Formats: sequence, structure tokens, C-alpha cells
Amino acid sequence: MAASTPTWAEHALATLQGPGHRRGGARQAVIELLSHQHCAMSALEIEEELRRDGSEVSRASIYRALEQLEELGLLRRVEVSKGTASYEPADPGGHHHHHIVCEQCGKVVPFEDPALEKAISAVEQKSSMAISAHEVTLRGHCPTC
Amino acid sequence: MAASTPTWAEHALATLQGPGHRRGGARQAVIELLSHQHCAMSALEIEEELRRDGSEVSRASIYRALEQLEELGLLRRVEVSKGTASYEPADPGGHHHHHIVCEQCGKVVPFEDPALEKAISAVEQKSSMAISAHEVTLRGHCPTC
DNA sequence: GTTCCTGCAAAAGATTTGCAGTGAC
DNA sequence: GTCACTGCAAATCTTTTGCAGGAAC
Repeated sequence: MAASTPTWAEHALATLQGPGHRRGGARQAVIELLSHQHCAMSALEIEEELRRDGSEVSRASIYRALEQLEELGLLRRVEVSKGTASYEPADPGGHHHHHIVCEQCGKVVPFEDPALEKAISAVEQKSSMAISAHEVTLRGHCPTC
Repeated sequence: MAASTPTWAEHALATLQGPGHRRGGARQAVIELLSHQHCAMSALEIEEELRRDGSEVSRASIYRALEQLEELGLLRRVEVSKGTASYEPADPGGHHHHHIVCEQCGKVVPFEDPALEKAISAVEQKSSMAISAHEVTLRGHCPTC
């Protein structure tokens, strides 16, 4: 899938200019890393990757940054791997994709499908609950597995 | 939603008659409990419920039973609550539903929608991966929250 | 100066595993 | 008798939290 728009990091940092927020290195590193990502990453993957990049960040700070960014609507939380949350940049326009996960090797492939979105919208309309988000995960085996 | 078919427990126990399996009280209690359930339960909820019923079962045995039953295709694993897996009986015919979760109170409401299933089938056809399962989760707020 | 952000260490919660004993076949 | 199943305790893994120091505004 296309990488997230190049301005997502700017958008995130702009949102964090507001009152009640201050800049900080750890969160900035997380934003920076995620903005270059084409798909979801878990907190531990982020920690490892940042360490590899030389910008070591405390694990607690990563979790706190992710939680905060999700609450601000800047990140989308998805649960692809068994027992771990992953996060990916959320398009401000609401444009998003879903995931296919290989049960063998754990590989995650994004996909999008307008017809699927339409069907989900219809369900949301019919429901008595006010739906704010949805998540679709397909599981199977990739060609090489 | 309709409760799982009344013969699911029998089906599960029959499957476990095969070679390489033996009967055991802990697993049987888990099957018995889940067969009466209308929606997904987590391992810890199962433990608590069994204890309340007077049939105390070790937590490890519950996890082992759930893992095994899922591998046999008798249970469907869904991740509704944040950070915990839940399990529900899998209809042998493949008939299944999905879930709407209230982000406030955690309530889980099942739903099914043929149009949605059709849209997902279409995506599965188009994909280069061999899809064996899918999961849809809607999140929002229930009328009382 | 206020208070948000960060790191460290400890805690919490969910799940897995090693091992020895029990029970089904 | 063999091997699956069970319970207990310990270990593992992910995530959260308390606290003290440091940085942004």
C-alpha cells in the first residue's frame, strides 16, 4: 500500500503544539519512525528499531507516546499479532486500510476495498450503537508459506 | 444472536474421541461451559465462571484446552477486549458472526451481515494469500454509555 | 516556576512452560 | 504400561504505574 502521506508527521507535531503539550525527544522519535512506516508496528518493534537507529528510547515512553497519540486520533491501533498491539499512522481524512496476516510467518499485508467499506457502513447504520471505528483482519497463509 | 447449536459440545467431544486424545475433566468442563454461551469468553472469565459453578479448574488447563480446541477448529479466537483473547464455539458449518464492542463499558454485541460476508469473500478471492479465517470488530458506544 | 515529558525500576495482567502425579485406554 | 491430561509453581511477555529528575514554555 502507499506509504502514509509525507505530511503525517507534521500534522502530528502540529497537533501537539496545542496547549497542554510540550515537545519531547522520545515521542518525537516515535512519530518520526512511524511516519516512515508503510504498515503497523508494535511497541517492542518500535523500541528495537529506534535502538538500531541509535536513538534509544525508554520502553515506558514508547507506550506512553503510543497511548497518547492514539487518544488524539493520530494513530490507529490494530491487533494483528497474537497478544500484541500494533500502531500505524491514521490518515486525518479517515482513509484507511485493513490487514491480512500470515498465520505461519506473521507477515502483514495491507489491503483496501471500497465494497467492504460500504458493507461495513451499512452495518454501522443499522446498529443501535454509535460506531466510531472498525477493524477487519483476514488470516491465512502467504504464497511462500 | 442465536446460541450455538445445541450439539456443538457433542461435536467437540466426538472430535476428541480420535486417536491421540483422552478424556479429561478440565477440558470437558471448558467445553461444557462454552457450549452454553451465547458469546465469546476469555480464559479468566471461564476460570471464574467454572469456580462459581463449583467445578474448579486450573488456569493452565484452561489455557491448554482453549489452545487445543482452537487448533482443532472447534473454537474461534477473537480479540475484543484490549489485551485479552476470547473464545467462542465455532459452527462446523462455518456460520459465524462478528462483534461490536462498547469502548466505554466493554460490552460485546454480536451481529451478522450477509452483505458484509460477501464483500469479504470477494476480497479473499482477489488476494494472493489463502485466507482461512476473518474477523471484523466494530468499536463504539452503546446507547446507555 | 509550572507542569509536561522522560527514564528507571517495580508492578500488574495475561499467557506459557517445566515437572511430577493422576487417570484414561 | 503408555501416554494424554491435570495442577502447581515458576517463568515469560506485554503493558502499566510510581516516582524523581530534567526539559519546554
